[in-house]
Amino acid sequence: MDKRIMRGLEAHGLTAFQIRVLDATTQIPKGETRTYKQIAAMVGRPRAYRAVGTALRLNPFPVTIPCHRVVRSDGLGNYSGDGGRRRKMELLKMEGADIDGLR
DNA sequence: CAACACAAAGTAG
DNA sequence: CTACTTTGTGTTG
Repeated sequence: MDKRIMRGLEAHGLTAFQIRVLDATTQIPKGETRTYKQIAAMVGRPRAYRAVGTALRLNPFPVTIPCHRVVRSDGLGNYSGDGGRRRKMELLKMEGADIDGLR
């Protein structure tokens, strides 16, 4: 994991859960997408996918952390960064992610 | 205490 | 089958 990011997270006074979620998000390989549920399971709270969304919303580094790679199970989730969902879709498309059935 | 960047199951059409 | 509603869950403000 990237230590610089870790330091930044701590500086923002994030909770342990948040740290785990954001860290997991950082480890998502380029061109891959992950569902909120997957992230939740990854951090040890398989039923906290909702909380994962809340955590990502407070994401201090919209660029550093590829939060746009976290999508909803049904389709494309929401995005707090600039450009909103549209921007998110563009980013994923640009990375070559599989946005086949995404809407 | 109320809200949320979700999910799955249930109801209605 | 598709669309809308309800219920569960964990964290944040």
